[in-house]
Amino acid sequence: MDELQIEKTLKDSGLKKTTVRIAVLRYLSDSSIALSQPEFEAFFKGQENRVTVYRVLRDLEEKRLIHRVYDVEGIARFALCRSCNEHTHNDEHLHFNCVACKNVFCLEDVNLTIPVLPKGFKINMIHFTVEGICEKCNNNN
Amino acid sequence: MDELQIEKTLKDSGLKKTTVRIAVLRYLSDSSIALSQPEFEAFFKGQENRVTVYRVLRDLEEKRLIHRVYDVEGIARFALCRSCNEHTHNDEHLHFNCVACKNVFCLEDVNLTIPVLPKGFKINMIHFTVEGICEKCNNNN
DNA sequence: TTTTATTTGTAACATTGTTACATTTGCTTT
DNA sequence: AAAGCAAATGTAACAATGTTACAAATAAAA
Repeated sequence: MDELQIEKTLKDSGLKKTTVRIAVLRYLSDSSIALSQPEFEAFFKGQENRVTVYRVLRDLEEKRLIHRVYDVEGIARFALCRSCNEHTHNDEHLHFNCVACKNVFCLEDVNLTIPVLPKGFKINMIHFTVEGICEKCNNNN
Repeated sequence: MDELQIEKTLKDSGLKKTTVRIAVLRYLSDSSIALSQPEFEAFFKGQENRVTVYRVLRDLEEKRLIHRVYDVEGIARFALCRSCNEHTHNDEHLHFNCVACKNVFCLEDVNLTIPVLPKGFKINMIHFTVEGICEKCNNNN
């Protein structure tokens, strides 16, 4: 996303256009992987307040501009909702967690089969993560 | 599991038969849901040391007597590996996380379809969790 | 019974995340 | 352009979860 798109995204969501929000969205937009709190911390190098970053992430998630995924080690990671728009919200894509580089990728184009549950269980949402070796790490060995 | 089975399980795994390990295994064995650290804490009411419980859980997981699942809020929960034996290890069942009671159920009998990934991605393990309303909470509304 | 490696308890620490409150900032209205 | 106000931020303090180092206790083998 360019600067204008980011600003429009914020405006449309009803959130004010602030330095930290723009910075967080730009960082997520420029990243092809889901980012964790330590990565934000390192990226902002104390320029942006830790508490504020938590709040910005919480607010952006509430407005569904980003989504949160816990990786296989239980670490919260955040990614832009790229395939979402005002009509459809698609968090329910597969996440791939590489055991080598630890990165989490959103595989939005992978087809998923919704499992058939025993009687009485009602599904709201699915959280499917696959653990393995990503393309890059696979080629580097 | 009864006392004898628990002791045999520990012996077979090469772990010494200690008070805390037996207590943790009994608690997990008696539970139909995956248990979190605060639940262990409350259950043991300071009788067993917090650090020791963490270590016991870590060791039991390493020996694959129990497995860990992060729920949709990122909280680590532990469950007995009921359908595992010396020949097959089956952590790769569906977990159901109820948004009402917050409980996590192991649905070992639900059939899962392994997704087809883009070229280059190698699968080690799957982590599939479904979020929704469980049978009990569904009937209580 | 003695020995020894394993396990445990204690204390200290690191990380992640939240809350309360005062200050600042973005945006609307005049 | 300035004023006013709600929203957002920074700071400090706290809570929860998890780890590490080291000394003491204990299970199991000799």
